[in-house]
Amino acid sequence: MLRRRPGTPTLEEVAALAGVGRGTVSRVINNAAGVKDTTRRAVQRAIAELGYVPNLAARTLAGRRADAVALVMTEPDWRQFGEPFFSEIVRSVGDALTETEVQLLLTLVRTDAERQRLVEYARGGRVDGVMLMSVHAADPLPDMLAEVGLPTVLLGRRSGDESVTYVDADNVGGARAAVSHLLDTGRRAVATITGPPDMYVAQCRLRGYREAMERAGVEPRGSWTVRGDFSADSGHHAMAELLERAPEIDGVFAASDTMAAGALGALRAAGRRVPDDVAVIGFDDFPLAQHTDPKLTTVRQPLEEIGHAMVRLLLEEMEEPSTAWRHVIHRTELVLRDSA
Amino acid sequence: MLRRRPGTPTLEEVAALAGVGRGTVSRVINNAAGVKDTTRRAVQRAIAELGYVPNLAARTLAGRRADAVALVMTEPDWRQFGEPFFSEIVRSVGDALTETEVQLLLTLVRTDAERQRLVEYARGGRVDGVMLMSVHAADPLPDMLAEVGLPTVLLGRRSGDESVTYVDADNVGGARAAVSHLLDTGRRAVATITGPPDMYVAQCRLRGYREAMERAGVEPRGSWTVRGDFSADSGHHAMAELLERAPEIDGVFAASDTMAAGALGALRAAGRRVPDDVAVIGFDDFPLAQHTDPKLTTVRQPLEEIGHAMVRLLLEEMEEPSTAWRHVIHRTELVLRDSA
DNA sequence: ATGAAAGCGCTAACAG
DNA sequence: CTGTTAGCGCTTTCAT
Repeated sequence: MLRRRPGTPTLEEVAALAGVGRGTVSRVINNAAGVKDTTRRAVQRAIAELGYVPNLAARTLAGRRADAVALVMTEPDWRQFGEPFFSEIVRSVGDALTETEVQLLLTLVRTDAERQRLVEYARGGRVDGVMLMSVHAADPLPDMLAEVGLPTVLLGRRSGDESVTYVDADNVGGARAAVSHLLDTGRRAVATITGPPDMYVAQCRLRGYREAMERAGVEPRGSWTVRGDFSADSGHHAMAELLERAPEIDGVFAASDTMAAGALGALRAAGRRVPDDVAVIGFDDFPLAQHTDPKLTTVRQPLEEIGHAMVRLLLEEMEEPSTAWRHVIHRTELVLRDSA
Repeated sequence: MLRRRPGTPTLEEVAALAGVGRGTVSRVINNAAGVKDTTRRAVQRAIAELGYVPNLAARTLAGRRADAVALVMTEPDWRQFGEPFFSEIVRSVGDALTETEVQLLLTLVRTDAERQRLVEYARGGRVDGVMLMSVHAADPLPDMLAEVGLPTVLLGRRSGDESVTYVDADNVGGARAAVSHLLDTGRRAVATITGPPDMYVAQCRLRGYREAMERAGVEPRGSWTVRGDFSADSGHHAMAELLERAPEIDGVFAASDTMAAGALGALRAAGRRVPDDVAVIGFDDFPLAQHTDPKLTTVRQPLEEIGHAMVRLLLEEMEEPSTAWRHVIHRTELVLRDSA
């Protein structure tokens, strides 16, 4: 509740102690130019002496900036949270923001009530923008945020004509390339483990699989397509199912690295030799590098790049970024055209 | 930046539209008693019509409450983030808060700069309290927070005489019980895979192991103690090392479930029969239930309880919880005495 | 029951 | 360069 603990000094007290006006103190703590060096020093001494820390709520109210961003995980079943994909993304966004004054806030959205709470939190001005990961096709959250004018960036699209700014990989092309690789190295009966059908990314990777098969003139059997949910466990189960229902397969394309790892485990547990009996390739395995139009908002894997791309896009959506945001490091951006 | 988007209505505009004073609107949105029903209705209509959402910064500034809490992960090497332990804790805290208006904010603290940023964020009044998980012995963060009067709760202690409020399990007793169980079922050469030596929880579990061995009159060899870091990978490696350095072992106590799982994998990969050749038990496997003094701040596993316990303790540390906090569900509290 | 008024602590525009 | 002056939008007495 922060019941003004006696001993939480205000800017005014600092000003008094330093013998200057409030404006000057404000300039000093914001590193604004145009303060005599001796004055600045005096103020800094007063700040140190009092142990002054700015009240962020007041600053936000007066300055219309939160110097914070939310990274939202909207995973209803929550299983994916522990998956490497998420930790990589979180780490990557954290890296992009680590040297700045911008505080990264991870939030969970599992229910409608939590969705509502987040919207109010964001609309309430406590963050300068929102990044969302793992968005399912029907999720209204991105629109709720974007409609009220909040800078919003998605990791992955909800559909082919996503209205909200997003960062995405070349899912169709990547999947096609991965499957083609399998076919080119002599595999014929290539199966696929898909992601959740309500996620556009899963649809795209499935399409890439089908296109590659078609181009190679191979008619995939229905039993060669098994559904997963991007988790390692689901990859394991899917592989077990494939082994049972389609023992003829000699290659597998998993729509995510994580599922590929799970599939490998199942294969080994079943005593199959990998890759001699069955070759496995996961989406993220495959290099998608291809520099093109830098204005496009799709990026290449690896995941490390994604955080930077999201932060950069967020920054571009902001009308008047604070100085904290200006410190965001603009690392090399590896951007490529999406073939979808 | 929230450059006051034209169309972000304020409480004042709501009041004008409803034909009432600002105070009344404030009372309505805060569900305060003492507002005539017709008035309340009129205000609610105005709110809906304008799509009004309170400015949280202003509310925080005026009301000295943030209605938000931070759950901090201070893991320098970040490997543990993906571990099930963390997702369980996060889920558990999220559950404790899901039906409330309190927003849960997960934050990462990996470097000193990030530590500093978090302290300023918290001191700045943006959260009502802070929960920390995975705190290493030398981490000054809890003190930095507690010293400025912020409600702070730790998950696990930094030492035997932790000064900050904490929630913890009976680590010594649990480890002792687990190891005794192994010894009671005929195992003699029981090894242990420890956690990071700079974490008190790891020291306690190691002590429990030693005490159980001593009580059983078994002198553990030096090679029977291998160091892990609580991750599944480290459990795997540790087990592999044990197999090589101490092939005589017939039981293993891992200081965490996660490491136990890793150890099992290594055992199977080595073709050892489990549990016939080697039995494995992880800390969290073992039931520690034991109701005693409800004033103590230590709780029993399972993890689901931990979030509730942390939130409850945080609430107790707050001088004047807001109504949002009052909605926190007080679930049954399973509390037990710590034997350490 | 409800309106009016006084801040909460800070930023920013405006005078000097 | 620096002090002063307005607010930012809300909660909270204090009257009425």
